[in-house]
Amino acid sequence: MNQDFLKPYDHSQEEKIYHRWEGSGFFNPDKFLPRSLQKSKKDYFSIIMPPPNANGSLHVGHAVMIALEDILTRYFRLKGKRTLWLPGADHAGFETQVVFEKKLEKEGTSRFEILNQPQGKERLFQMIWDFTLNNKKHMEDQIRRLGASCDWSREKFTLDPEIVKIVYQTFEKLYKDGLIYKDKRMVNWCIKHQTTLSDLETKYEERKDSLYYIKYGPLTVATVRLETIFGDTALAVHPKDKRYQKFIGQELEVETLIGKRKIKVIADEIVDPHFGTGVVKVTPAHDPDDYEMWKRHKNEIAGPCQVIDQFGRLDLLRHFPGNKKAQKYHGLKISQAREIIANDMQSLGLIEKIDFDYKHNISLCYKCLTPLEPRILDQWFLDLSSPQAKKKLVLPALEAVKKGKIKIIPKFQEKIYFHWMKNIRDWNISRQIVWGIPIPVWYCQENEKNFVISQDQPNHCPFCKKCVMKKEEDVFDTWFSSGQWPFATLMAQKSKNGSDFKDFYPTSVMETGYDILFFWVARMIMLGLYVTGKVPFKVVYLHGLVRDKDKQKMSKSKGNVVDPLGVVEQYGADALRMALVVGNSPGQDVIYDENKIRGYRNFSNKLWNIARFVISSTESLLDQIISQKGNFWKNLSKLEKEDKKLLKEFQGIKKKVALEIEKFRFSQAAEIAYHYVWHRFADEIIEGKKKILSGDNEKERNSSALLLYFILYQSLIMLHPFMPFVTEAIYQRLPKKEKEFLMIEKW
RNA sequence: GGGCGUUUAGCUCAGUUGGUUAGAGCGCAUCGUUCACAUCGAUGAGGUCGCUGGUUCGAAUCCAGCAACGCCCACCA
Repeated sequence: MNQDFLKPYDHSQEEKIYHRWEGSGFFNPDKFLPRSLQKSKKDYFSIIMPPPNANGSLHVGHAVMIALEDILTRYFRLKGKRTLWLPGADHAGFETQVVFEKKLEKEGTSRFEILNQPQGKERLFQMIWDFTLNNKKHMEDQIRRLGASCDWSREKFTLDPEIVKIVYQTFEKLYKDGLIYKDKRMVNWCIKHQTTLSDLETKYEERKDSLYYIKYGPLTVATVRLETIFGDTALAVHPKDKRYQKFIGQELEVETLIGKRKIKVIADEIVDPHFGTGVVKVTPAHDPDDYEMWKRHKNEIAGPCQVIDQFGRLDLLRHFPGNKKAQKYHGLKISQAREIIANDMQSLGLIEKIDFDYKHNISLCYKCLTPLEPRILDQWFLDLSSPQAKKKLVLPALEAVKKGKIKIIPKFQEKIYFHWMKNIRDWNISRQIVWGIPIPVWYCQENEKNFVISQDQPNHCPFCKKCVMKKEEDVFDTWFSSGQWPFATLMAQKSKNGSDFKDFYPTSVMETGYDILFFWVARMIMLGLYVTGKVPFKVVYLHGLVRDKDKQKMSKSKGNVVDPLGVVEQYGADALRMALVVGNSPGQDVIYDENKIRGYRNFSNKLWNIARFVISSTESLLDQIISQKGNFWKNLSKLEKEDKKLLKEFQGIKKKVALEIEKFRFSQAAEIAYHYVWHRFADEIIEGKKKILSGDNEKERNSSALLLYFILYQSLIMLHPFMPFVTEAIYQRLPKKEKEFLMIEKW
């Protein structure tokens, strides 16, 4: 027997095994099964790895992703399909910049300090670039340690020039189809991060605030946002509210904090007569509803009057120059202002009453949890609400899932997808940050309404013919580029004469967490169909999130994150993978449990010992019972009757495991294989054969030896997708084997 | 305000079209190291399958209602 078949199993050899795999080139479908040898064009399996954000280390959630995708990849490779698993990394615009800004804060500086220096923007970009590339390298090594059999030669980064080029092409196509527009609209603004955010990047939280009942002449209005009163341009009531009929259309002369003013009363359906007093103040510059209301009453009332600046401070002098009373409030932060205003109004008798325990939802920046400030800004949008947008982007994406061209697992997530898609709104795709793909637009300096779409600076301005065109400062929302990931990564494979897209698109499966169904999956479906006319993937498998023992989401701030590398070092990647796969059903969260990992570490060792025993007790007989040339298992038909039964039983198990994998029931598949190998094969079959193997009935002995060796050999194949390392380690020590690596065996 | 998910042994979870005494892992109890493995083996204790009602010869499984927990979506000041 092999000299290093020591006990117990030592998982520290995992790293070496991975190097051998990677060095062999078999992760690359071109080496594993060149296109010329592929039986039919459809005989492929492809999966694009959701590119992890290159701004930190992987967490156990990523380990779930790697485990599940590697199971699929290794299984279909063993099945002999031309198999591609394409890895990547995401620059993760806003998220990465937030991480980097935190780092700067720790170092006692800030993004704004750097931006204020000469060449600040370029410098900051370069700093984040270096930071990201460093993290990316580290991440790739982590992915390797988890055993991912992905093709590194095809790895893509969202900022690779080939990817950016494709993103630009898509942008231009959308623009030409009238689906991209730039417009002043009310958007979510984070006063800390100084950028807009999409509707998905907001978080709602219930807060207890004071609801102030303030007097506007004869009317009383209930409001939380006292500080916006300076921006009020009207009052509104419900058109059918009997109490206020006589006021509708009237212009009231009222006393305010900063003097007398006139304010008009309008009627609008949106006003709920049962809330507060049934009268609302209309503040078009600082409330989305009010903004919409103003649009409906443009002819009657004044437009947005912005009294809060981009940093969340009162900005009054612009609107009320020379008003000494306004000066007092100018420059105050919102929370401060609210208190002072309340006091002043109370002493002027302008507050009727205050409800101190008013509970309501406010929207927050999902990263820093600062209340978002709605602002009217000129932003780029992807149209998702007009009839033509419905026709070209939304409906095809709905139909694809409805008609089963894309299957979402678990099925209940389809309902959630439909609901979101049906209520989808225009998507703000521009961000005021440096870390991202620049929006490829150049403006005429004479008139900024005129612009051209171009990656490089145009030689001359086609509008005024004389200016040097000015570059758009904003970058794309990260999801605008990752939303194109499946086709972009495959189209960008220029070294392979552009055939990857033909060979591997649509991809077979998209495996990711359910938390990014809207952020990512929905957008990939829309943009994939739009650009290629085909679905980007046939199946969406949504795994659950890993939580800690108290069912808490893992996060750095809670300090409950588990570093997968530490676990891998202690128990081996195989053990971690099994622990994360078993008991993990789609869409359902998994609880991280170290005991479970220990249990599967024990299983690695069990398997190792099974192999030691089977090899040592059959080795001397193998020459007689196994043929190295031609039909490797030719003597299988000569098995004893009893053994044939056991053989059949095993084949049934293996078939079941395959079926479960193909049905994406990984947990069941792993458990069936595990249970068979330990409790049937080891505990019963091997135990039962011990006497025969040491007995003197040669026929029975040969039959038993062949059976045990066969089941061991096949069990390695069966377990390999789940526990690639230990199975390969054993395979390499088999006295007789068919292939160079277990990973390229036949299922 | 809508919608979704979960509720099965002390813990974490399986249980795919309804069918014999409801399963696994961990944990627990007792016993066992010449004989592949103590990261092990053998044996065992432990469940009114959230509650109520219904369909059925038969329900953890289907239907209705309720409850608890969790999550998502939503422009009500």
